[in-house]
Amino acid sequence: MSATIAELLAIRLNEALANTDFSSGLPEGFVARVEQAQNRQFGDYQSNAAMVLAKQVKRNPREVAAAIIESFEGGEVSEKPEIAGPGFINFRLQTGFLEGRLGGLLDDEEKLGVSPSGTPQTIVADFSAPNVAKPMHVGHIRSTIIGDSLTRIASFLGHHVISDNHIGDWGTQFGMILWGWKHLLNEDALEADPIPELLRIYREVNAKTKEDEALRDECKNELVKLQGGDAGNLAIWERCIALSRIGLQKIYDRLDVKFDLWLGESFYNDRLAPLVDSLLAADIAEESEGAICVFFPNEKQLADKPALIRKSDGGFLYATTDLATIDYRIEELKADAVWYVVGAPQQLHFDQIFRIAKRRGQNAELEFIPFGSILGKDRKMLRTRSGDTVQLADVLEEAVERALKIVEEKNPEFSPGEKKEIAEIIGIGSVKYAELSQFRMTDYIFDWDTMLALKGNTAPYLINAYVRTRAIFRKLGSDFEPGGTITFTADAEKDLALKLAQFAEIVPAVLSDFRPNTLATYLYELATTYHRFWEACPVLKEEGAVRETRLALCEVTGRVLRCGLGLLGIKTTEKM
RNA sequence: GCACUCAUAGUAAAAUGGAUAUUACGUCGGCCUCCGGAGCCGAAGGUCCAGGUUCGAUUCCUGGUGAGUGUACCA
Repeated sequence: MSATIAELLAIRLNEALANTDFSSGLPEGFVARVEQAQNRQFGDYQSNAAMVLAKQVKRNPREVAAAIIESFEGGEVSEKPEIAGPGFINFRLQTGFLEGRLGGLLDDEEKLGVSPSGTPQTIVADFSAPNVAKPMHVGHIRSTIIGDSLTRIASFLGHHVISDNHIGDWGTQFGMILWGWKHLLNEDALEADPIPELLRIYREVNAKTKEDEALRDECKNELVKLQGGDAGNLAIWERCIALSRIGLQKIYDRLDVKFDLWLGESFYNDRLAPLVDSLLAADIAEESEGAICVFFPNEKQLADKPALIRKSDGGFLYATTDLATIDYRIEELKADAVWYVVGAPQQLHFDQIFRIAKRRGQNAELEFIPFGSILGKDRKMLRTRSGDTVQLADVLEEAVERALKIVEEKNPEFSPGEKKEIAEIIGIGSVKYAELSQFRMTDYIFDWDTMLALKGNTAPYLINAYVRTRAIFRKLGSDFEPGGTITFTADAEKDLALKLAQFAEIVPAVLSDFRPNTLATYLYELATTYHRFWEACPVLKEEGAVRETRLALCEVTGRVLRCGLGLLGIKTTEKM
C-alpha cells in the first residue's frame, strides 16, 4: 500500500482546485491539505483550504468551498464532501473504500500500511548515556525510553539507525572512585554485587571531600595520573567500566533496549587536542583568560555566553568531547542526522556546539530532543547528589511486583512461570507507557501510583485490548484465515476500520517533532474503538461474511496493537 | 542581569492556527441468561492576566504574573 487516505483525498482535492474558475489566482505553490477530522460528527477527514484561500481569491470561504466541491471527484474513495461552519470541507469515506483498505491491511502483515520514508537517512541516536560507576536513577528513564522508541520508529520507517550509548566513562568522578577503590574498597562486596559497592565508595569519598581539602587534591591527583596513562589507575578504570557495564546491561535487558555502539567519552580522548588546534587554526576558537573559547558575537542570545573547549590548565571539557563526537559520527559513521535525547537543562550546551558545527561547514541535521524533569514531591529536581534518589532498577522491580500481585488476583489458575512472565510484560510496559504517553517536555512529579497505575489510559488497558483480539481466535480454535469476504454492516466496524487505516498516517508523524505520545494516544484510541466494537458486534455468534469481516477486524486490530506497542518498546502477551 | 522551558477541571495529562477544548484518576449513576468486567454507557467540573496578528488563538507575537532550568574553566 502506498498513499494514505489523507494523501488520496488531498490529491483529489488539489485536482478539484485546479479546475475551479479561480485556479489562476492561487498563490504560488499552494497545496491544499487534508487532515483527520477533529471531531467525527463532522466526517472522517476535513480540509480548511477554502478558508485559507478566501482572502487570496477575494471571495467568501463558503463560496470557495462550494466551487471546489463542484469539481471534486470522490470516485471510490469519498462521498460528496459537505461544507460546514465557516467553510470547512468535510469528507466521508465510501464504505466500499474502507472495506478495501482493511483488505489491504490484511495483506501487509509487516508494515500495516506504513510506507517507508521517501528520504531514508543514516541516523545516529544518542540516548541514555549514564555515568559509569553510578547506578541509573529514575531520571535516566526518560532519555532511555524516549530514545529507544524513536529509534524503533525510525528503523520501522526504513532509516538506517545507529544507537550509540555515549556513556560518561572519563569524567572528574573517576578521581574520587580511584581514591575510594584504593582506600575503601570491600572486594567481597564488589564480587557479590559491584554496582552498590561502587556507589558506596563514590558516596563516601564524595562526602569526605566536602570537608577535607587535602583529600580533594589527592583525588585530583589520581585523575591526573589516570589521564596521564598510569598503568595501575588505567587497570582499575578498565575493571570499573567492565563491572559497570554488566550492571547497566541487566537494566537494558530488562527494558529490552539495545545499543549498536557504546562509544563513551574516553573513546574520543586522543581526538580532543587536534580538534582544538584545528578550531584555533580556522579562527573559530580563540584564547581568553588563559582558556580556549568559542564566542558567538553575531548571535544575540549567545553574545555573552562563550563555549569553553580547553581549560587554562590544558584540560578538555564537555563541549570538546561532544564536538569530537560530532566529527566521528559524521565522518566515520556517515550520519545524515544525529539525534540527542537529553534533558532540557542542556539546551545552551547543544545550542553552542551545533552552531560551532555549522560554522565548521558540517551540515548533518543535528537535533536536540529535550525532555522535562522528573520532580520530587517538593517540585524540585530529583538529583543524584541529594542522596535519596530513586534507582531505576528499584522502579522496575516495584513495577513488576505490583503487576504480579494483580495477575495473581485475576488469574490464580496460571502457572507461576506464566504469572511471572506476564507480570514482567505488564510492569515494564506500564513504566514505559507512563513515560511515552505524555509530551516529553512536560515536567512531572514522580509518583509510584502514577507510574505504575494499572487502570485507565495505561499499558495494561492496551495490552488487554490485544489479549481480547487473541481470545477470539483461542475460542475459535484456529488462527485467522485470509480470503474471507469483507462487508461492513455496523458503524462500529467502519469506525474501527478507519482507525486501523490511520496507523499509516500516525507513525511517520511521530518523527516530525519527535513525539511518541502521539502514537501512544492513537493506540489508546484504537483500543477504545476496539472495545466499543467488541461490545456492539458479536463475532463468533455470526455466520458467513459478517463473521469473516469481524474476524478480519480482530486480526488487524491485534496486529496493529502489537506492532504499535512494539514501536513504543512495549511487549504484548497472549493472555493476562 | 541575560537566555531557555513551562502555565489547561480537585489531581495528572492531550490538543504541532480550526468547528461545541479531548482523556484518565477521583466523585456520582447505570450495564454480565452475551466471544475475557484489567471492559462498556452516562453525569458534574476548564485554557494565569492584558493587549495584538488572523475569517478563526490553548496554540503565533508583545507586555505582565508565577514556577523551573541554564549562564568561563563539572559532565
